[in-house]
Amino acid sequence: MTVTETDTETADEAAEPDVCAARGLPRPRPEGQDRYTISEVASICGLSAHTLRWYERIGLMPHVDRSHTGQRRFSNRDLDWLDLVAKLRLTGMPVADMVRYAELVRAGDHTCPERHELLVETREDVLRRVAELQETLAVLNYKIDIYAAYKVPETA
Amino acid sequence: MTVTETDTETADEAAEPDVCAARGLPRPRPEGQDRYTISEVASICGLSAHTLRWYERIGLMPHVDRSHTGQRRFSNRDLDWLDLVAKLRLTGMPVADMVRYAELVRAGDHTCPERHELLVETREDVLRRVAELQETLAVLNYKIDIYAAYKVPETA
DNA sequence: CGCTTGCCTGGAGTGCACTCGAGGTCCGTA
DNA sequence: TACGGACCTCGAGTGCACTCCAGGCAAGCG
Repeated sequence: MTVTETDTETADEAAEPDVCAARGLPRPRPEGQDRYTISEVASICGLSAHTLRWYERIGLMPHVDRSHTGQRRFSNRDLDWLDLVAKLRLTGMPVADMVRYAELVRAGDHTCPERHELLVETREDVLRRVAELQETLAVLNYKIDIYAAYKVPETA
Repeated sequence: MTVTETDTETADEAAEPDVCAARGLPRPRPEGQDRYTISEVASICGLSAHTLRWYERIGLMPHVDRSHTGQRRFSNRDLDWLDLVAKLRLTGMPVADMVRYAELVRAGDHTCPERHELLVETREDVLRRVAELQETLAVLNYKIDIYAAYKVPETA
């Protein structure tokens, strides 16, 4: 299986409103660079090269550019996307749902309303999760207080 | 089987955890009862009977009482424990860690300091998770705002 | 008395999200 | 020209947390 070289050399642009950089997200990313090898990306975003390839295979990545020998060359745009994916993963969103979102992005601008809806639903989900966590926190605090009494008996 | 069909499991508040000893507590669960069959518990706490047996098998449940024919009879104390387990599960705590906590509880009062420590660590974890979620929320809000512009013009 | 229902056990199966291995290509340096 | 290293693909393997199944027992009912 030879890799067909440079069949798609420009990623379809303007499908995804470029976002991630706008929020001042702290991210050590080499500046002035726009072509990263897979291992560079792996160390930047904390995923393994295997996982990055797997993400691409399942359609969670837009088409990543390739070098003339078929090696992946990730762009800053790709890193932005991976940042978003990482955030969504933290919310517990299933990979399949993110693939769905990625498909919408690839499909073009006319899917924006749908994407909007999906993000809103996700936000609801995150809010619910935060609420759950707060509840758990209350329980945790309660129990910790109780156990504090069992701890080093500082009360004379 | 006389169990209400409403299995929406987020119903009860249950902000009344117990440490090593729990007495009968006023709860939205069937009162005046202290021996539940596995299917009753399943519908009360939203877990499947399979999962409840599995929890017991892996040591996540204290030893559940049995009827003279060998069927499980869960107590209110068991339900309290399951409430806690459910809360901890929501935090993403691995089952193995909860098993560890359960072992400490079984081991007796002298493990209280260790349990305290474990709970404090868990709380740290939850706080971190909440922070992550807040960050994700910020990104989500940002993107939702952007997409809102693409959406159906609601006002103008 | 047999049927149905609920529960029991041990073990196998499922779905998800990776994770790894084998075997191969390409490239820069010695 | 040989070699080490980074990368490639495809496919199999792993770990977790359930989830289900087969085969069987006990109780209540008609």
